[in-house]
Amino acid sequence: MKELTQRQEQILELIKSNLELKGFPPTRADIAKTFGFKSPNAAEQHLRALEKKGVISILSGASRGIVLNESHSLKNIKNNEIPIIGLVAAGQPMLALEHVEKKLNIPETMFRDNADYLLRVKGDSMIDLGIHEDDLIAVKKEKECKAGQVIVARVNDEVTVKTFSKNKEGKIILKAANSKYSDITLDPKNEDFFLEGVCLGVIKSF
Amino acid sequence: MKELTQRQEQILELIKSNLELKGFPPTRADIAKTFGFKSPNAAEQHLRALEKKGVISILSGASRGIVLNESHSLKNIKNNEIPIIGLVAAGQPMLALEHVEKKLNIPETMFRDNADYLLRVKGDSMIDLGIHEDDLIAVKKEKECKAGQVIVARVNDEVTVKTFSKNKEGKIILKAANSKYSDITLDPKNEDFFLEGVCLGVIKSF
DNA sequence: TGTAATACTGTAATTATATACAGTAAAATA
DNA sequence: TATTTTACTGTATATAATTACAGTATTACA
Repeated sequence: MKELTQRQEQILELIKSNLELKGFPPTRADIAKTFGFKSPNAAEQHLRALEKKGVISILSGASRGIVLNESHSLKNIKNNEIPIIGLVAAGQPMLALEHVEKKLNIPETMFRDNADYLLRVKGDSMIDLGIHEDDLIAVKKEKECKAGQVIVARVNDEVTVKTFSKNKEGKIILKAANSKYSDITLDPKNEDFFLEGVCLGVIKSF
Repeated sequence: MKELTQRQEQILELIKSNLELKGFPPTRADIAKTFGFKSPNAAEQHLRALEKKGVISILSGASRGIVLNESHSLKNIKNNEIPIIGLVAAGQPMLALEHVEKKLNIPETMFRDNADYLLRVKGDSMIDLGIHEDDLIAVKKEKECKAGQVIVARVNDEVTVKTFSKNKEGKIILKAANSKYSDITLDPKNEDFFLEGVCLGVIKSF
């Protein structure tokens, strides 16, 4: 399913909230009025776009004949609980039960991809990217990553969060986002480097 | 509430099943067809009777404007969807539907308190706290706040995110978390200051 | 650089729908 | 027994709503 534009997302939200509040879908005129469109056809075309992208169905000829398709239906709120991982001691696997602080139900659409776990950050090596101590980073397990991505990796059995890149000789360079720390250069053949996952985002609490 | 006749019970059931199966209420013609009435007015009058007995409401002028009253309502889906608010133009209310990008189902335990909405950050005034452009801040509507808290406020109708404090004379001081910006001092009596809410946390996507 | 997709305005026709009015008839209720 | 309620038929009409057609302008994309 293609991604929705911001406007399409808004239209979809309006349909949902109309269903929730009033009990039935909006008309084209309702939509146009809400967003200030001067033509009901603007709404019509947004609906067609949503239908094309598979999020709604339009029942031809029926007034208010807008049906939310399965995944977007109000009824199914998916349970997507992922663990919050605290401090991981050297040599221990990431998802060992002992490290799980609690679980959080993270909506799939919160980050660009579905996260596998949340890792509580220790240290200040990534503050220039807005990642501070005790923040949670959303991590997706991956076997590969691209230059510039924020990753979670094991280096000699220690879990670390850094920005990934490679130099001309094919060596891995791990950069901290903090001028206090200098780069780590690793030879993937000799050194003990293991990619735990890619960082999708950050959750920060005040 | 008076008791329903058998026929009225049937009509009510039809409305419910129509809502469940199709997602919206039936028309008078739909009802008439289902029961074999030769006039839509038969359905109309049953609806009037149901309204009189308090089990439904009829929204005059709206097609399919049949609303089930509380006790007969179908849905009890408790989700915690909160809207993502994009750019809010000066003078406009925060939660106007037009600003809603989409909604996210945020678990109540994600932040220290339940957020009312997520606001997409514009500008770099809070980068020292790890809040960057396009991050989402989780906001709880509050009427009061404490010194040191990150708040969302209106200053002369513009929405702004700052750290809140007061000086000895009781004036409000809004601090940016960025040395580029200097403090804003406001006299709460004269200036147009309105507290939209308190920032509970940040969601950041890479 | 051309093409598709997005995001609308504007008009208008057709159909869908609500709803008023005028009846008939049986059953329930005061 | 008179009256209201229930349960319809039948007709008609205003308006609610869908939806086609003809445009314009901008942005995304290949």
